[in-house]
Amino acid sequence: MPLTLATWNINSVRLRAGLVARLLRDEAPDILCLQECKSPVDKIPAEVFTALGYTHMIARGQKGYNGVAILSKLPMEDVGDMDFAELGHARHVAGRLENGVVIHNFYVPAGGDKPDREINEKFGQKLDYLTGMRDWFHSERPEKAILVGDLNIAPREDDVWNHKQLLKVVSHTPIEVEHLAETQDAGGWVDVTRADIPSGNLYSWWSYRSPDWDTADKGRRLDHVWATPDISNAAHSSRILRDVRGWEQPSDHAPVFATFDL
DNA sequence: ATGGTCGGCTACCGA
Repeated sequence: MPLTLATWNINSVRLRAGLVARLLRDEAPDILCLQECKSPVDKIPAEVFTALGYTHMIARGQKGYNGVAILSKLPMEDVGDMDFAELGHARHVAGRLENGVVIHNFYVPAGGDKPDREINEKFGQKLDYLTGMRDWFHSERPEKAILVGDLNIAPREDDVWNHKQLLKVVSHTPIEVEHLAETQDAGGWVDVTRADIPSGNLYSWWSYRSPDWDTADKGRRLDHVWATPDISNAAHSSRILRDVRGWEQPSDHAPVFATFDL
């Protein structure tokens, strides 16, 4: 049976509930994972999503910052969350479908401006968060699982608009790319988006600060869909809905979609 | 080298 799943950093689920509804109506994924909801769970406008058939929601929230939610048409069981690097942030939640597939939804710390943990505590927290993920997947190797989210790292040269220029910019530094690769390897995760779209520049985020984001196209691929081999070995396809970045009052991220044949 | 724009929530922090 096909399963379509999407991940989208929404940058305030309350402000953009209408955009979420539009995406759900237009594209009708089975599951939509949101990050940066910036809302306590009880203030997420769940009734908007319920009315469209997304009657199951698994979420973690806090006031003003972070926050992750899984909206689903299919029944899901809440299987908990992790607080890597002990930040006390709502950055992860996981749910299990009735067929046993576990969905992990992550919002990895952005890491601040300076890529040096000695002068920027946030950068150290980002690396520590990834190390926590790595150690967890190493100790409990996932099976039949899909991991999505804003991982805040663009690992490949063609995941950024200018590789050389971004080597010292947080999100594309070698140490971050190395930490992400170790996390991926520890879980045996396959990068589904790049398995489906193996070459060419591919972005999921364009800064608000770029006046003409579409023409300038100074993007980065920060949002990812990974799966364990038992899932990725079957057929799948992917796309990034770039047009959504051009909607009225948009998020700075575009949704990333994947369809699996489970 | 710098500044550019957002959102949340109290006037600045985080992205």
